[in-house]
Amino acid sequence: VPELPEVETIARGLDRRVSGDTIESVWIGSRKQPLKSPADVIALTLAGKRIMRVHRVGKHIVFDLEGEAQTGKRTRSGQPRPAASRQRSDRRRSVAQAAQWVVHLGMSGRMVVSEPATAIRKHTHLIAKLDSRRELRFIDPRMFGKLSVHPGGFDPGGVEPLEVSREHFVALFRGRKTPIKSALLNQKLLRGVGNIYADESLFRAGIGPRRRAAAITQERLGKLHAAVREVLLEAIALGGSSISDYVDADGEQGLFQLEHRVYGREAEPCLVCGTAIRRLVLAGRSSHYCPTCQK
DNA sequence: ATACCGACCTGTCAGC
DNA sequence: TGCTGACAGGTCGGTA
Repeated sequence: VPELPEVETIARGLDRRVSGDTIESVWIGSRKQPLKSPADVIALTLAGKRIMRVHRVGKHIVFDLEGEAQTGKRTRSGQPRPAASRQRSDRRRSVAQAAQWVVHLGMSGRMVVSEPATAIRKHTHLIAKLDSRRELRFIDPRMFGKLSVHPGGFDPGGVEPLEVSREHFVALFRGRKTPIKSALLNQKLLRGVGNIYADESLFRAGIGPRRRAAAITQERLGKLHAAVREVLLEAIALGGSSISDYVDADGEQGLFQLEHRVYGREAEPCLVCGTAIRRLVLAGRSSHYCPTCQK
């Protein structure tokens, strides 16, 4: 489902609904795929914690938790301490360092806030019961999503497309022979841009998806910088793109799919010049572009 | 070091 | 009706 605008929308919705609430207990299903941290570490880290804030980093939803941050840390001897002693000693340094719970939704993941009476959907992998009696549920049919906890800070690398300066943005692509579309999707460079917004940004900047990044002029890359910002900000304002089943934390659909100019429009006329939009497979992903407007 | 390509999963939809 | 294959908003590891 989610690229930067969808994750931003979901994170804002979650922040509004669960910030200040405390996680009372955690149930984790038996499927291991979505877990990047061991299940017991996730459960131990979340249980009893107050959610201070929910925000977005790249395509990740980040829950800032109040309290102990050293879960899973081993003693000098390398042996894990008993849970009881771990809790006691960690609570003392809880003020200094807060743990983060990080959720990546993958292709099909959802985080929803539900009333306890709401039926538990198939493919629910985690339920966090909150003090308010509501539940945070992580649902992910394809299991490409990832759940992890980070005692210290979480840093996935890459720069935020909405924060990076034009100069820094241009420098990201210097010397890269990879197609510009692949570079845009590389989360170690720019974090948060996915297939839809890469295609839409390249269209607005007039750049063909296969152009080698290093071969694009600085001026044109400057246009791309502006296009990426513009597309992401418009999409956030419209609550993201709902292609098949994406909904935000309140169950509302996004509207940006109505503004797509190339994505999902193969064979339809370009809205600028009328040429049929083409689709090609690049780095295993569908890429949509106008052969006339994009060079 | 860099860059494609399949693998990881389930669900849906078009075509036969 | 059902079967098959293509495809889906993402990332990772192996291989060239």
